[in-house]
Parts: sequence; C-alpha cells; structure tokens
Amino acid sequence: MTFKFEAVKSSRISQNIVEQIRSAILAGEIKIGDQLPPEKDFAKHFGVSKSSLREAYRVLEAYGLLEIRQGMSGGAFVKEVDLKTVKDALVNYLFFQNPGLNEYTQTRIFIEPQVVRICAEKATPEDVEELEQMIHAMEQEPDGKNFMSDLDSAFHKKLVEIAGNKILSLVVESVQTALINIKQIVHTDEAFLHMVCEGHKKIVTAIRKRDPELAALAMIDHITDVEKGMLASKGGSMIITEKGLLKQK
Amino acid sequence: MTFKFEAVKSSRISQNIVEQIRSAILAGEIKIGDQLPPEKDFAKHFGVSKSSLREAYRVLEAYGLLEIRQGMSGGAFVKEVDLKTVKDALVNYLFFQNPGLNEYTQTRIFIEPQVVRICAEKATPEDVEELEQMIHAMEQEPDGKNFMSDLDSAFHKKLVEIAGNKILSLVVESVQTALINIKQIVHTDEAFLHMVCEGHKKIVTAIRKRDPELAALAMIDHITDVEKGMLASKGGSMIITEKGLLKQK
DNA sequence: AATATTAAAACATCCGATCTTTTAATATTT
DNA sequence: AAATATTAAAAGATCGGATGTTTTAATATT
Repeated sequence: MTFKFEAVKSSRISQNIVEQIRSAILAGEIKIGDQLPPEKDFAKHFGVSKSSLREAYRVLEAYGLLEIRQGMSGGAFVKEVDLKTVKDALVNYLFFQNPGLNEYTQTRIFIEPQVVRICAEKATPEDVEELEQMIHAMEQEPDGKNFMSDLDSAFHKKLVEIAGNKILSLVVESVQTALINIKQIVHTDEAFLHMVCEGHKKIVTAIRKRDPELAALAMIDHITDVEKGMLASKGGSMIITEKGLLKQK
Repeated sequence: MTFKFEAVKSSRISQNIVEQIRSAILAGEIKIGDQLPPEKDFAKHFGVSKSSLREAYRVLEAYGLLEIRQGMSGGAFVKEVDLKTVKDALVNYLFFQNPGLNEYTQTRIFIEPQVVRICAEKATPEDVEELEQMIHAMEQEPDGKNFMSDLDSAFHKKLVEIAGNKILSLVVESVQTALINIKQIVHTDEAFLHMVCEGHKKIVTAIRKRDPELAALAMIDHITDVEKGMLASKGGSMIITEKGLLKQK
C-alpha cells in the first residue's frame, strides 16, 4: 500500500509561529478583533527574533487572518478571512489551470438555474425590487464598457444571496470574478450589454411570477447566450476559444 | 452613486515586491521552474534590504507561487499554484462562514448528480474498473475510522475528474475537504461506512449501465443518506445540526 | 568503486539602530 | 468654548551586517 505520511516540512521558525497562531484562531482561543502583543514583546515571548515573527505576520496577513496596522494603538489584529482573499487564491490557481470557457459555462449551468428556482420561492418583494433596480442601473450605463461587468456580477451575486447558501455564493461569485477578467480582454459590445439585460429581465419576471421552472429555463438561456456572445467577440492580442479559453494570437 | 475607488494601500515595500513578482508571473514574463536571483543580489536590484525581500518571499510562498529551497543550488523557484493552497484558503474562509450541513448537502446535490450523468456517458472501462477498486479498498478498511474519509473523498474526486471540468473538480474536492474536517469530529460508525459503500456501488453500477438518469438518482440518494448519517451521529463536545453546523454543547 | 571529507552557495536567524506612521494628549488660536 | 495646530509616544517598517544551518558538488580517502 501507499504510505500516508507526508514529507516533514522545513521547520522554519516563521512557519512554526504561523501554525501556532493559525491553530489558536481555528481553535477559537483567539477571536476576531483580538490584538496580539507588539512585535518586540511577542518575539521575546516566542524566544525568536523580530524578523522571524514579522515573516510569520506576513504569511498570516496573506492568509487573511491578520490585519497589521502601523502607528500608535496599531498592532496585529485577528481578522475574519474575507472573500477577496479566497478569490485571489482562486485566480492564482485558475491562471495555471486555465479552464476553457465551456467549463465556466458548465459550472454555471449546473448551479445557477437551481439557484433561481429557489429564488422564485424565497425572494421577498424587496429582493425583486432590488433586482429590478439593478437591471435599470445596467441599462443606464453609458457605453457599458466600464461598470457593465460589475453590475452583471452584482446581479448574479444578489440572486445567489437570496438562495442563502454561503458555499454556493462563494462559488458563483468566484466564477463571476474569473469571467470579469476574461471579459476585460474580449471587449464585449453594445449588443452584448443589451442581450444581458434582456436575459436578466426574463429571469426576474419569472421570479416575480413565482415560477421556478420558468426562472431556471430563463437562466439557462441567459448563460448560454453569454457564452455565445463571448465566443463571438474578439480582443486585441488575445482570442477566446471554446476550449483553451485564451490563447495568444 | 457610490464611488468605485478603492482605498490606497499601505505601500509597504514587501507588498510592492509581491505585486511586481506576482504580476510578472501572471503576465507570463516568469515561468514555472524559473529561478529568481539570490536574496542578496535581488534585494540590491530592488534597492531594498534583505528583510523586505524575504517578507515578500514569505507572502509569495503563502500564495503558492514560489518555492524556496535552502542550500547550494537552492533559491526561489516559481511554482504552479496547487490545489492545496486554494483549499487551505477555503478552509480558513469557511471556518468563519461556518455553513450549515444543509448548505454542503445542497451544493453537492446541485453539482454531483450532474457530474455522474456525464460520467455515465464519458467514463472509460478503465475508469469504471478504477472506481470499483476504490469501493473494494474501502470495504477492506478495518474499522473505517482512519482512512475512510480519504477513500470516500477519492471516489468523488475520481468521478468529477472523469467529467473533465477543472472548476467543478476544485469545488467538489474543496467541499470534500471541508466535510472531512467535520467527519473527524462526529465519529461516523461502522454502519455509516457500509451505507457509503452501498451508495457508491449503486452509482458505479448505473455508470457501467451507461444510464445517466439512474446514476444521478443514485447520487442524490447517496448524498442524502450521508447527510442523514452525519446528523444522526454525535461527537465529543461538539454537536452537529442541520443549520449552524457545529456548536459547542 | 564506494565512502568520507570538505568547501561553497544560498537561505535562516538574530540583533540593534533608525525611520515612518498614526493617534492621543496638549497647546494654541479664534 | 470650540476649532485648530503642535507635540510626544507607541508600534510597525526598514536597514545592514554578523552568524548559523542546509544542501550539494567537488575532492579526498579508503
């Protein structure tokens, strides 16, 4: 059988400290907002140099677990890991994986139609109102280029928030972020913007009618349209393909 | 309207270096395996102290973008970000979000039945063979406690690999990792192990029959059973509930 | 040919001096 | 009294250079 032991790690001092502090946080021994001792004191407490402690702080900061503030009444504070940290990690990862547009589309088609089914049941009148305002804001957008992707993203984010599943929110928002990066390259045009708005309208209409199946179908159409629209458009030195996603010309 | 400008950042030297190197990697200027200059030289090149450069290295290491090796012919090497880095980020994030078991289950039910539909079409005889061996290995497992979760995870990982979507792989594997952490607390018993094996068998049978609908149904049953099994079991000072997931007793 | 020793490259750690940022307390002005 | 300006102290940020440790390649020895 294959052994399940992992290679023993570097035992770098900073890494040791990182793990101690991370464990303390995950074990609930230190809570959000808690302040760690000043560098000098804490380094002495650990019996290490300031440099080692500082390197540990940098790592914990990168993990999103700490926030370090300079100045009087500054210091190292325990922070709740935010979505941005996770999305950044994901962007780094996906850069190397380089999934095809069809993989993004497939992921969306698996998840988002089901999300709007739930929305059709759970959405409050206020939710519907907000969704409609988001569509309206998108239609007002001048040439669409700048904020278009953000407004589009916000719409899908709102939908998945209504569904009330934090894991699905994470996935949907991350996919949106990744797609924004792509859209910034392929220069979607005015017609694309209009198509997106129409798609969103049909979805919201179905939700207002409390018709889960219609909402799901509208979402499938919308996601399909977006993929088609992106495949049709082209950008500078990059090209987008069904598989392989982005290739230099 | 709300401004879209973000707070200008600390301009810490190490952060500046991190962004420069990260950008160079994402822009393709530096490739996997490339070696960066030695600390001393590189620090001089940037016009900064070794400490600042070292802190930048720690952060890039945390991002999974660099690997630093000590000793002769050591140095800083550009690395492909691996799944573990992303999953760790996710575990940190989910610790604070603390989703309910129902959220995990819902995510799985949205995705995995669709995955096995594809498997029923795309799986090669070798894939099916491998899946069956994985079930067999799981049945051989003595008391189930130790490797059970890993074998279970591996099974679902293999399925989503067959589907050939890197994004879905990431999501499914991350959810599995998160669930393993929970299972380590709730002490699943012998009956649970048996139930899991039976569930897997039905799924593979459906895939061998090339019956997508049957496979999807088998997967839904399986995921539902696992949730029920986990809700039924209890662990030490922790308790697992439908919502809120883990609470101290 | 196998083994042991040595040397050098490169990171790891430590120390302590100095700079910068931030805020709270104080002083000044209106 | 209120608003504004100054100052002082706390805490991180940066630097540089001395010293330790790891790893590997070259060399010497058996």
